This record gives sequence, structure tokens and C-alpha cells, in this order.
Amino acid sequence: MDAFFAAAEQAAKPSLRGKPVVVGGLGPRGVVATASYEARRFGVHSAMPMGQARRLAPNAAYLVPRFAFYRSISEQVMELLGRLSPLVEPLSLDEAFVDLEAGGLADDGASARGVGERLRADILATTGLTGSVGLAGSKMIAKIASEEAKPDGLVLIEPGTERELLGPRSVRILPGVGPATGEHLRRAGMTTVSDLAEAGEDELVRLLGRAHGASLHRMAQGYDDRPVVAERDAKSVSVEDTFDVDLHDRVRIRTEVERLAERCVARLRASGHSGRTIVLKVRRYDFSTLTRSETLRGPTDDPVVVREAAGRLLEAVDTTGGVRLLGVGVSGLADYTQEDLFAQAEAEAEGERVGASVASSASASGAVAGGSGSTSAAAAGGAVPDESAAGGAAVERRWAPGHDVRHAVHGAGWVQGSGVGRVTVRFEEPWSAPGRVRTFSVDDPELEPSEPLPLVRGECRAGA
DNA sequence: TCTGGGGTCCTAGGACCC
DNA sequence: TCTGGGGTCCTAGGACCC
Repeated sequence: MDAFFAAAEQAAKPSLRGKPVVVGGLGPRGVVATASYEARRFGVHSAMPMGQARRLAPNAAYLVPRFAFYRSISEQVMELLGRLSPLVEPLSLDEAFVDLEAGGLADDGASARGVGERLRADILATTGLTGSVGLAGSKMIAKIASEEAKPDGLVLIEPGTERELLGPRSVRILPGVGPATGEHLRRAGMTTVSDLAEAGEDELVRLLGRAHGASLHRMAQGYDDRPVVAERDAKSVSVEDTFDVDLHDRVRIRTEVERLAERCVARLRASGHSGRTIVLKVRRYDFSTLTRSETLRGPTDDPVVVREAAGRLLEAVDTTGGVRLLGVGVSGLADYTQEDLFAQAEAEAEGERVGASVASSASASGAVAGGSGSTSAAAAGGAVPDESAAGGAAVERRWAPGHDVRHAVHGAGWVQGSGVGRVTVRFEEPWSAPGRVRTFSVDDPELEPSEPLPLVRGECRAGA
């Protein structure tokens, strides 16, 4: 999808079409998630600090991401891809590989091009958004082709022409070559793909390590036989927060870690997993980042166990100077249910009792299955957040820029901005002309948050 | 207004085991 | 009895991707 988040916002908000739109974090430490093509002309791009984007494009519309909305569009697009082939490998909300051969719909350039053009038309009809298609004989080349195709295009790279096409290009177009590897290669005198292709595999391995060197050597020849993989299991679940101002207070840091642990476990459980390794992540005031991890004897999805493990890991971290970011993750995932865990803990406890006293086996099983006993209630009480401090933030969230609202008299609209007790709303719908702006009190009883409207009007999309 | 959040994969060293 | 050769697991960090 082309400039996906920004394009989705423009589709939802007629007044933003043709205008620079920047979607990203609006706090003091936010970065750009997606810039519309209009905003890119000012030099704004993904991962840029928001402050820098505002200097470059002061008149752009700045919006927070609405992931649930983007996900619903993404599902529509992925459904269309699923009609082409059973082998669809999503890379993110807005990008996927499709194995057309496995779908039996295309077996040469002409048929593939036809499928690609029909797909683009279907995506536009279904979502109101444009997508770009790259067609080639491998994932790597198809990806490069899709980059070339953007925005709103289709590029087919005929098998056999890969090397001449890639040769003169920068090493940076190869997947897996980022800033560090690019610089590494430049210092070794290699800047183009053909430089890499001419270098021996041994030299690349010596330079970049076994796996990276070997794979880059193959990619530089235009050779890539990685299959399209439809279902891959998640390997980890994590949550993290960057704070608007650095945290110094050790007690506050501790409670934030505990809240992150709760959120992480909620997501872990929602995904139907448990995990063995708990990871704490700390980014300090100077941006130096460290992780500390602990592997349990068995997988858990118990919030108390994860919270306590994260807390123990924090004990060993020096936070003097301040903390900018905290994160908690769980890896070593297993798809055990809670029942399985209890059964497993019982079994292990039984096993331990055979050779040990009852007292020591009880503490051992606690270490495995978690302190789901007496510490639970106290810890849950301690984790209740201080709501009074979050009052202002709650108002901000309720009227976040870009979010949909409904007014009893004026109908559907979206928040253009808010502050000093006022909220400014533009009243328009995806299919309407650009609408008018009105301002209300933040506690106006006639104004309420609402769900995003579909971008394409009407129910019958299937015939598209 | 200087740097998000969610992931994946790889490497390297040490412990441990046979 | 001056020092092997694998293999696996764990931890920490780094590069990369969207």
C-alpha cells in the first residue's frame, strides 16, 4: 500500500486530500510513522523526529496513528490476496508476498501482469486506496520491483534480467543492507551490487559474518530461493514505552515496569501463548540501551510471575541519570493454555516431592509455575495505577488529533486539535466534500468519540 | 522539540554435557 | 599428567525491517 497510514487518513478526511499529512507520535519524543507523498516533498520521511518534520513542513496535518482502523483496511486487502493464492506471507499491515504459482493463476509474465493489474483495481475498489505491485521470480526481486512501482504502479522484472538491473544500483537496495552494513561495505570499497557480486563469498563472509555474508553473496547474484511462508509462529511478545520526560524516581520506574509486565502478559494471553524467557529493556537518558533476561524452568502466562521476574531484572540495572524507555518482553513462546500450565506445575511438584521434603518442593514449584499464591493479591493491589495523575492524559486521548467523533447536531467529524479546554472538529465524511470546522468545549455533552467510517460507501464490495 | 514500537535474525562467549 | 571436539542452552548486544 502506498504511504499507507497517511493515505488511509486522507481517504477518511476529504479536507486532507492533496495536502501534506504526517502520521506519528505527537508527544515531545514522537517520530514519523508515515508521511504522505505531499509531505515527502518537504523532506519528511519515516522514523524522522516529529520536531524536525514540523520544521520542514509546518503546515502539514499531524495525526496520531489509528491502528485498529488501519488493521480493518489491511484485512480487506489481505482477503483479496488470499483469493490469488493459498501462499500469502504478510510482512506488515500494508505489505505481503504472494506466491502466484502456488495459486495457479499465473505462469508467465503476461498472466502475472494481468493478475497484478486486476489486484490493484480490486484494492482500489474495495478500500479506496492505491497499492503497488512488484512481480518477479523471487521475493527479493519482487520487493525491489514493488519499491520501483510506488506509488500506484506495477513493475515486472523478467527472470534472467535481475543481474543487469541490480548491478549498477547501490548495495542499499538489497534487503538486509542497512546503514551499518552499507558503511562497512563502503569502507571495503564496495558501493554497488555488482561490486558485491564480484567479491568472493569468502571475502563477504569475512567482512560481515557467516550468515549475512553468504546470503548477501547470493542476493547480489540476483539469486534468492526463499519460499513464501504463509503461517509463521510468533517468537516473542513485547511492549515498551518511551516517556515524555526521563524517569528518575526508582519507585516510579518500578511501577512502570510492573504495568508494562501486565500489558505484555495481556497481549501474550490474547495471542494464546505462554513463554519461558522474560526480558527487561532499559534505554537510559543518553540513549544507551540494555536488556536483561531471565529464563524460567517452564513457560508461564501468569502476570505475577512475569511482573516479579521483570522486577528482579530491574534490581540489577543502574538507572542513575534517568530512564527514557522501559520495555518488558516474553520469548521462548509455547502455545500452552493456562490449564496445561497448572497440570505441568502439579506434575513437577509431584516429581520433586519424591526426593525432597514437602517444604522445599513447594518453593521449587513456585519458581517454576510462578508465585500464583499469596503474593498475588498484594501485587495486584500495588499495580493499580494512579488515575489522578493520568486525568489530563485521558482528556488528550479522548480528543486525540485525527480521531473520529460524532456530534448530536452536526454529525460525523474528526478532531483537528484540542487544548485549553476546547476541541476543534471538522465535520466531514469519507464520501463528502471537505467540511466545516467548529470548536466546542472538551466536555460538551453533545460531542462523543466514535468509530471510523468505512472508506467505501455501501455493503456490496464482493463484486469488485 | 534528537531519535517510536513491534518484531526478526545473527553473533559471541560462557556454562555445561558427553 | 600443559589442555579435544562437538553440541546445546543461556545471556547480551546489534543490525535490520516496517
